Formats: sequence, C-alpha cells, structure tokens
Amino acid sequence: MSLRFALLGLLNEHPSSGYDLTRRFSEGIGAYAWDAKHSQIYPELRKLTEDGLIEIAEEGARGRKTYAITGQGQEELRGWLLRPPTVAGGVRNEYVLRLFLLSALDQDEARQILTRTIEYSTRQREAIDAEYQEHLAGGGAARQGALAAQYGIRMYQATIEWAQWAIEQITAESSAGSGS
Amino acid sequence: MSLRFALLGLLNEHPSSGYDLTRRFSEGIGAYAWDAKHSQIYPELRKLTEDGLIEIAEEGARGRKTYAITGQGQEELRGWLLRPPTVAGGVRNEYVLRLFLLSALDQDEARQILTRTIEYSTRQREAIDAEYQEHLAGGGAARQGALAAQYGIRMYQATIEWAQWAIEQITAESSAGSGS
DNA sequence: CAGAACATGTAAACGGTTACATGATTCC
DNA sequence: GGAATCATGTAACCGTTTACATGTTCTG
Repeated sequence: MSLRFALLGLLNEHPSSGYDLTRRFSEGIGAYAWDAKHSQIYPELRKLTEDGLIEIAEEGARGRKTYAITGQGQEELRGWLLRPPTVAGGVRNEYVLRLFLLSALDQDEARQILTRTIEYSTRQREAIDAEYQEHLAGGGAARQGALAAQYGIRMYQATIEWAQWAIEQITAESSAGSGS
Repeated sequence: MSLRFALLGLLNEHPSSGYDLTRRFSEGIGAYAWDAKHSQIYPELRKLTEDGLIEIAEEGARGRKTYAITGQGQEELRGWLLRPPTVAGGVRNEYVLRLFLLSALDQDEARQILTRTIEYSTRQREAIDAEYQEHLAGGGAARQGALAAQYGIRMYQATIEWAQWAIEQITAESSAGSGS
C-alpha cells in the first residue's frame, strides 16, 4: 500500500517516467525508506492512472510515458501524510538485523563486522554528503531533497558512532575478563 | 529469507516458544530491524526443525513447544552473519517514507508532522533507555541486548535532532521569503 | 553495426498480512 | 464460571521478487 504513496510523493516533486522512478528508488529513497523494482512500479502506475491520481503528461521516444500527479492525487497524498501514522508498521531492514544478532559471533568476529560497518557507513555518508552539497548549490526546488539527504547523513553518522562504541564495549568486556 | 536468520538469532540467545518469539518481534527487534507475525513464525519453526537447524527442547502445558538452536543451526547463522552483506537489500520503513515526502505539505503542516515526530521519537527513546538500564543492571548474558538497545537509542536521538534541524530549515526558508 | 543504455511490460514463485479457528490455563 | 492470556495452527489474499520477454535509441 505504501508503494502508491511513495510513487505519488516522487511524482509530486516532478513528473517522471516509470524508468526514472525505478532509478530514483534504487538511489536515495530505496536505501533507507522504501525500495521497489520496475516490475512492481509499472503495474502500479497503470492502477494509479485508472484511479485518476496520476496522468500521462507526455509520450516520448521509445514508448516513454511521463506521468504527472493530478489534483486528486495530491489530495490523496496529503491525506496520507497528515493521517496519524500507522505505528512503525512492518519494518524490514536486513542490514540492521545483522547488527542485532552479533552476539552469535565471538568477539573477534563481531569486531570485524563492526569495523566493516564503520567503513561501509563512512563511504555511504560521504556519498550522500556530496549529494547534499549539490542540493544546496542548486537553489529553490532542489532543496526538497536536502531534508532527506540530511536524514541519511545523520543516520549513517549515528551508525558509525554506535559501531565505535560497540567495539569499545566488546573490547572492555573481554579485557575485564571473567568478572561475573 | 531473513526471517529464518532472525529466528535462529533469537533462539541462539536462548530457547523460546513460538509465542515467546512472536512477542519478542513485536517489541524491540520488530521496531527497527525485522517484524513478523505468529502466522509466519509457526510454519517457519516447523521448516527449521525439518532442516535440523533447531529442535524441540521441551514440551509444556497448553501445547507449548520450546525450541532450541542446534549446532548445525549455529553454523548456518554464523555463516550468514559473516558472509559479505547483500547490500541494503529491500529496505522497507513506512515511517521514514513519510519523512521523505514532506515536501508535499505546506510549511505549517510539515512543521506539525516534524513536531509529532520529535514527540514520538522522544517517547520511544525514553522507553528503550529504561530497557537499557535494566540490561546493564542484569549482568552477563543480558548484556547482549544492550548493543541493540543502544542502537535504538542513538537512532531515535538522531531522528529527533534531524527533525529539530528540519523545522529550523523550513522556518528559515519561509522567513527568508521570496529571495530566489 | 555492435553494444550499452533506455524503456516497458508480464508471469510464476515466494514472502507476508489478515482473518479464521481452536483449545488450555490462569486469575478473579 | 467467565474473561483474559497463553498457545498453536491454517487459508485466502495481497505485495514483492525473480526471471522472462521485447523493442528502441544513442554512442563509438
């Protein structure tokens, strides 16, 4: 159900084709909010068109169809955003799940995974940071993406700091020895 | 596929029944890593038993079956944790999605949602914080959960700070007026 | 003219949610 | 004895992924 609103939200920023939307999902939004493949996007765009929430704004080369949100679509989107949130419904994040299950590993292995996490998160944070600087450079409408980019930066930063703290914890526990 | 490993991971901490596992999902882990309902958990426990990765350790009152991880199950779990991660595969978080689509709202409405987010995240952070203090009080094995709790605390804290920053941004933009 | 990227679609299989269904034990 | 909680299970439906399938335009 959320896919509908993810699509409406993206189309609300600016008109796009299914192909464009597929790429936008595989970039920013797909990494920490909602992911979707083209095989799901195209049928959903058709349904949204049937329901009058979006429309084909332009047909271009190679069968390209550019969709735009309609007034009715904007109302639906706003309604969904303003409605009290379905509390934390069905989160799914394999990356975080791994971090939760670290106690299944011994200390050296856990430290290894945490170090890898720090490296990966640092790279991700830097990539989004660069993106964020571009958002700032381009004024006006581009600023929309800046909120999301900042969110990503802060989440990765928090992950890095947590992983550093976790390594210290694990190390402290082991050097404190059989104290309990 | 991740559900298997989520179950193995939880059973690796200590033996539990399907009922216990259902509750553990609806608490901590379900809120930011992986969620699951009992209707999915029971069939998966049966499959894991058939595959020899877990076993029924005890049968109690009311048909209660306590499952425990086997040696083979521990190997599978370790293998999955150590294997290079499937990069950010299929994240799904409706709560975060909403935050991404704020540009569809006008400034007052967006501020309202952000304020609500701060309130909600503050309450969540406090709840986990209390949980975390308990983890620290109970020594030894209970410490496992402390890493996860800290992760949650830091994520909510980062969300709060981001939302405060976002409110300032929105407010600054509007008072800067039609500068562009 | 070949290969990469653009562009859209469908079908089968799988994973997950909602609803249905049942019964045992505990607490008041 | 009635209500709440414990405890497990199944079935239909819906959402998602993987794989199949096709054709166009641009670049070198």
